[in-house]
Amino acid sequence: MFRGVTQLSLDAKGRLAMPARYRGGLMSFCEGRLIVTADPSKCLLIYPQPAWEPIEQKLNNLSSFDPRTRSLQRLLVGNASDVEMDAAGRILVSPPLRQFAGLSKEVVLVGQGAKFELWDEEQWNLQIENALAFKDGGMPPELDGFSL
Amino acid sequence: MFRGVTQLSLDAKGRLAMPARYRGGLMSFCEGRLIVTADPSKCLLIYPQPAWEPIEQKLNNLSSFDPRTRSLQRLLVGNASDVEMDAAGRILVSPPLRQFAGLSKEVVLVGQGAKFELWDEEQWNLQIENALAFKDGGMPPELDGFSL
DNA sequence: GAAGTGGTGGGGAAATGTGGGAAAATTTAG
DNA sequence: CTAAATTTTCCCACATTTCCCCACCACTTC
Repeated sequence: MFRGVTQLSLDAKGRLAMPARYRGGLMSFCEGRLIVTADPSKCLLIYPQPAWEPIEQKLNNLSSFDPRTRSLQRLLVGNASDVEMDAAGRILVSPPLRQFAGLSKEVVLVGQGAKFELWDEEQWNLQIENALAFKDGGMPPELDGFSL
Repeated sequence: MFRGVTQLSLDAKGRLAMPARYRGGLMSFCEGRLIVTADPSKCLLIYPQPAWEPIEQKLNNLSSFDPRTRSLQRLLVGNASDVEMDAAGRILVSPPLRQFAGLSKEVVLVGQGAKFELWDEEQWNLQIENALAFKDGGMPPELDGFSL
C-alpha cells in the first residue's frame, strides 16, 4: 500500500521519476507496468497495471445509455495510458494527460492505498485547503459514525 | 482491450492512420476489417468486425415499434460502413460519417474497451469538461458502491 | 574521502505519422 | 460502344516524433 506525499518535477520531455522507495515493489508487483489516467478531481491517477484491470472491467460492463456513465467511461478508460518504467525508474506522462491535470514542472505524487495521485503542486495545496473543515459542504452521509 | 487517447489528423482524402500500437492486434484479431458507424453522442464508433456482429444482431432483433428503438437502429445499423486497413494501417472514413461527427482535420481516437470512439478534437475536450464532477446532474444509481 | 544511490538532462537511432503521386477502376458523355 | 475524365486505391518517400540508452551532478553513507 502506498502512502505519503513526494515533491517531484517533470523534466522537459514530460518524464516523471518514480521515487526510489517504490521502485522495488513496483518492479516485483507489475514489472514496472503502470496505468496513468484522468481523475474527476483534475488530477491524474497512477495504478499498477494489475490493480487497474478490474476497475476497467467494471467500467466497461456498465454498458449503460446513461450519459453520465458514458462520460465517466470516457474520462477514465478513454484517458488511460499504458506506461512502463524505463531503466531509471521514470514513466512518460503523455501531453494530453499533462494538459488535463494542468501539470507544470513542479508536481506532487501522493500515495493513496493501491494507487497514486499526481497533482500540480499548486493545485495540491489548494486541495489541502479545501479539505480543512469540509469547505465544500457538510459531512457526507457515508461518514456517519466514522471517527479518527 | 483498447484504451487511451491519441491525437491524430485526417488527411485531405479523409484517411485515418490507426496508431501503430493497435495494428498488430487488429490484424490478428480481424485482419484489419473494421466497422465505422455513428454514435448518439455525435462521435463515430469503430469496432473490429467480429465485435460488431453480435451488436448488430441484437439491434436487428429488437423488432420493436417503439420509435426510439427504430431511430437507434437507423442510426447505428444504417450508418455502419465496412472498412479495411491499407498497408500503412489507415482506414477511409466516408464523407457522410465525417460530416455526421463534424470531423475537421484534428481528431482524437479514444480506446473504449472493445471499440474506439472518434471525435473532433474540440468536441472531445468539451466532452471531458462535462465529465468532471458529473456536471450533467447527480451520480447515476448504477455507480452506487463504485470506487476508484 | 571515496563509493554508491538517486535525480536529471541530453543525444542518436529507429519507428511512426503524413503527404503526394501513379495506376487502376468506374462512371459519364459523346 | 468507345473514349475521356473523375474518383478511388495502392504504394512509396520524407520529416517528424518517440523511445532507449548513456553520461553527469548532487547527496548520502560507509
